[in-house]
Amino acid sequence: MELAMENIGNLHGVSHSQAGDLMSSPHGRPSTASSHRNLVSHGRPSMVSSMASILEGAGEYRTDHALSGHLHPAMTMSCESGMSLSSTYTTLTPLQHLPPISTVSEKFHHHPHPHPHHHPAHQRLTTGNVSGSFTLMRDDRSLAPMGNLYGHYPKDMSSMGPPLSPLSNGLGSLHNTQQTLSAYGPGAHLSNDKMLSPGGFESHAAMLSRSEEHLARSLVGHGPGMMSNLNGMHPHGHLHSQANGSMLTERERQTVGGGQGSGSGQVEDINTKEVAQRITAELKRYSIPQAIFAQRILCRSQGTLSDLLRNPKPWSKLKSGRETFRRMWKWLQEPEFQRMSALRLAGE
DNA sequence: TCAAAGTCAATATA
DNA sequence: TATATTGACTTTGA
Repeated sequence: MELAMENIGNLHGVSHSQAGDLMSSPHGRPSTASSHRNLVSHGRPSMVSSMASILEGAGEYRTDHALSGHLHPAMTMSCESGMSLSSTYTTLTPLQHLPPISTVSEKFHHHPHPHPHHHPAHQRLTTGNVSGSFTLMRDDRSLAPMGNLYGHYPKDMSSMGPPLSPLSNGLGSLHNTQQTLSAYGPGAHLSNDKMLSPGGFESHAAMLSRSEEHLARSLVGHGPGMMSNLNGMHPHGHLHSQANGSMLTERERQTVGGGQGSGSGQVEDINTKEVAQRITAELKRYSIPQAIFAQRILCRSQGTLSDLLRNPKPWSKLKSGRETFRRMWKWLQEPEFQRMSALRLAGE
C-alpha cells in the first residue's frame, strides 16, 4: 500500500495529488503555516537573491502571469495545497499526516482551502517536466531585483561550493554532485543572477536542473540493486553517465533518480542521512532558518525539522515520516530558483 | 490495548 | 535569534 501510494505521489512530483493531505493538519491542529498560503505562483528568477524576499515574504509578485500557473510543483507547493484534484489518488493516499509534497499543482486548481487568494490561473501542471516549467517562468522572475537578505550569500559562495562536498561522505555521487553543485552553486549563481536575462536564464536553468539531477541520483538508490544503500553511501560510479542529460525531462529524471523498482518514477529509497546533510547545508548556505523551511516546505515545525536533520532515521525505518524526507528530497531536486519560489510561495 | 512513529509546542541552549 | 531538546499528543498497526 504505502509503496503504491508513494509511487503515485511521486509519480510526478509534479502534479500529483495529495489525498492524504486533505486534512490540512495532522492532529487536527490548525496548520499555522499552511493556513494562509496563497497559491499564487510567482517565482523570482533570481534565485538566491530572491531568497531574501521570499523568506521575508515581501516581494511583489504577479499572479496574473499566465506562466505562473505552470510553475513547478515545488514552487507552488505548500502544506495545505494538498487537497483537491488529487481526487484521483485520494483514496490511495496512506499518509495522512503530511500534506503531500507534490501538491503543487493541486493548489492551483483549487482547494477547499478557505483562503481567498486562489490563484486565478487554475491551469494544472500537467507535465512534470521541471525544466520545461521553469523555462517558462523564467522571464518574470528572472528580472527580480537582487540584493536581499542574503547579502552574505556572496561571501558564502566562495566557500560554499566546496563545502557541499562534505555531504558526500562516501557517496560516490558526491563527486558529481559537488561538481554540479558548484556549478550552480552560490558562486555561479551570483554571477548568473546578476546577469540573468531571459536568454541567459535558460542556460542557467538547464545547468541547475542538471545539477539537481546529479544530486538526486546521489541521494537515491540507483536502481533496485542500489536501494539497499539507504544510509550508506552510494558507490561511485556512473553518475556522470547522464551528463548529456542536462535537459532531461522530468520523467527521465524520475527514472534515473527515483524510479527505482516501482517503475512509477517514484523515489523508493532515499538516503535520509544524505538528504539531511544536504538540507542542512543548503539552509546554511542561503541562511534559511529551519523554522521557515520546516513550515513552508515541509509543513512541519522547527523542532521536528531540527530533529530530522540531526537524527535522520534510515529510510527503511520510516513510515509516514517518509513523506517529510520526500519533501526535502524533492526540494533539493528543484532548481534553485524554484526552491526559492517554493519558500516564498509557501510563506505567502 | 499497547508500542512505535511522527509531530508539535514549549523551553533550553548557543 | 536560530537551533536543539523534550514532553505530550495523535495516529497507526500488531
